[in-house]
Parts: sequence; C-alpha cells; structure tokens
Amino acid sequence: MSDLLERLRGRGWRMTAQRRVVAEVLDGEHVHLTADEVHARAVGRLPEISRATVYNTLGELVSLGEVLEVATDKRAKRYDPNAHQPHHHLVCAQCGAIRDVHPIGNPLADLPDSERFGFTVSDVEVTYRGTCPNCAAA
Amino acid sequence: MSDLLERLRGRGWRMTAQRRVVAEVLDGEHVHLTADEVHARAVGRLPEISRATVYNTLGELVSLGEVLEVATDKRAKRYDPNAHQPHHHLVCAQCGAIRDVHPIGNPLADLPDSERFGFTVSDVEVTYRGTCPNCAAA
DNA sequence: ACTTGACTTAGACATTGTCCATTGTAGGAT
DNA sequence: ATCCTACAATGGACAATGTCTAAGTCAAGT
Repeated sequence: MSDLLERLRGRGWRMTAQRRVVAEVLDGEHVHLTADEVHARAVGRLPEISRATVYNTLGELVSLGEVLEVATDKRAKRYDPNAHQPHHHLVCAQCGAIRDVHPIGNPLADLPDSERFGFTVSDVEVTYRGTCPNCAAA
Repeated sequence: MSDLLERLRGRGWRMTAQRRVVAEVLDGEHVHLTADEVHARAVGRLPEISRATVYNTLGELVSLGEVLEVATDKRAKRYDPNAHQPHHHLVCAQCGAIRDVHPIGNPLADLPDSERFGFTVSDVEVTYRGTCPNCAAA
C-alpha cells in the first residue's frame, strides 16, 4: 500500500508519528491536497500535530523528490505524491477537480532553440483546463 | 504605445485616473508583474491609489479577457497583458525571470481522448523551467 | 450643472506560509 | 533496558497575499 512510506524508510528518513501520518495522508494516486487539507486530515489521526510540522514535512518531502508541488490552483500550493511517474494535470475550471494525465509527445522538444533565450531548460509543466463531467451536467 | 488603453476605451470601459494608471503600468511585452508590483508602480504615478483598487482593477481586466493571470510563481499571481497573442512561459527557477515563448505544435492535440476523463478541455498552459543565462553565469 | 450609479478608499479581516525558541523524542551507544 | 544527543515537533508570532465593507467621490449622461 504505502509505497511512499517504504521508500522513505529505505532512505533512512527518521520516522516519527507526525511524519508517518503526513506520508499516509498523501499516499495514493490522483491525490492533490493543499497543505491545509493535509493538516486537516492529519489532525484526524493525530490531533496534536501542528501546522508548522505539516509544512516542514511537506517541504522535506519535496526536497527529497518524493512529492511534487503543483500550482494548478492559483491560491494554495498542492502536493502530489505521484513523483516517480512523470505526468501533467487536467483541472476543472469550475470545481477545481484534478486528474493526472499523460499527453503524447515530449513538450520539451517543442521549444525551439530560438525560443530559449539562452536558458538551460530542464523541465516542463503542462496544465490542461476545462470542465469536468459533473460541472458540465449541472 | 498603449494598445491596452485603446482597447479598453473602445469597449466603453469607464475611465478613471486609477484605472488608466494600472493599465499603463501593465502595458508592454514580457511584462509579468505581481499585484503588489503593479501597486508599487501605480503609486509612483498616483500616490493615493489604494491596494483594493489595484486588485479590483486587475480582476476586471482578467474578466474582460484583456489580461491573463499566470501561476508561474508559486507565491503571488502574476498578470500578463499579452492576452491577444497565445503564448507560454519560460521561467528561471533561481531568479524567477519570465519570458514569453512560442513552442511549435499544439499541446491541446497531444492529449488523447482516453486521457480526458470526460472533461471538455478548452485551454492549456505550458510552463518551461530552467536556468537563465545570468544565473548560469553566477 | 445636476444626478446617479459606478468607482475608490482605508483599513479590518481572511488565508496561506515562515520563523524561532522551547520542549520532546527516535534511534544509536552503553 | 537505559541514557544521550541530534534532530524533530510545538505553538505562537509574524509576513505575504488577497478579500470585503461602509462611506465618500467622481465620470458621464441629461
């Protein structure tokens, strides 16, 4: 189940109740929680966990490369534990629902040298926007 | 010069000193200011302009489709007046510098139906990340 | 020049995120 | 099993960004 926890243990990450709970909350696919949502769920399992710890832990998971920050929402950052399979996002403009998607082709190759302005380009993030079936029905 | 102001007048937008100043500050290419930066520059020309007015005006420009919100930065929203020429962004991961870029191909066509989950997909936003020449030299 | 509805203002408030000094604890050493 | 110690957690202040409201002001039509 918890691939994330396994990987973290394997990397010698010091395990505490708080860190375990944060990792458990984040584990899964199509999971894109904000820091506050992670905190709310973590509190459900470990009521005394503090906001600062959740932020610290999320920051560490990002540094370790086990979780990605995504900016699909224009308000809070969201955290995506699916860091080991490259993917992009499809976002509902109305309700904010997010799905992981896998476009064909490699967008990195689509940026000609003449459009790189001397940058060393290392990464690309693609966000598709639209309306989800639920919102379309309403 | 001010295409943006021209267009706004043409649409019957009620013109006030504050709105004119905000539009002037935003006008140009490769302009990607945060709301606070817009406010700071607007204050330079019209010291009594309030923060709320800048936020309101930016929100209206976005609603009118004359300015785009971009989420390249993970902190504040940025406002891009280059709304009438489709483009994407190239961001320096270190200093945050932003350039408008025009990749070849159409990323919308690269998302197969099987990856659309019933969404009606209307838009795509591509953000390239890398290191700009300045930061690479340092 | 009026009148009126839309615009602006200042500042309180809300949300999201960061920092720091103190207290607690995981995990190795004894 | 217990003790140490470096690392982690806490909570509360602070910072940055954004939203709202009540009251005053003004652009534009008549």
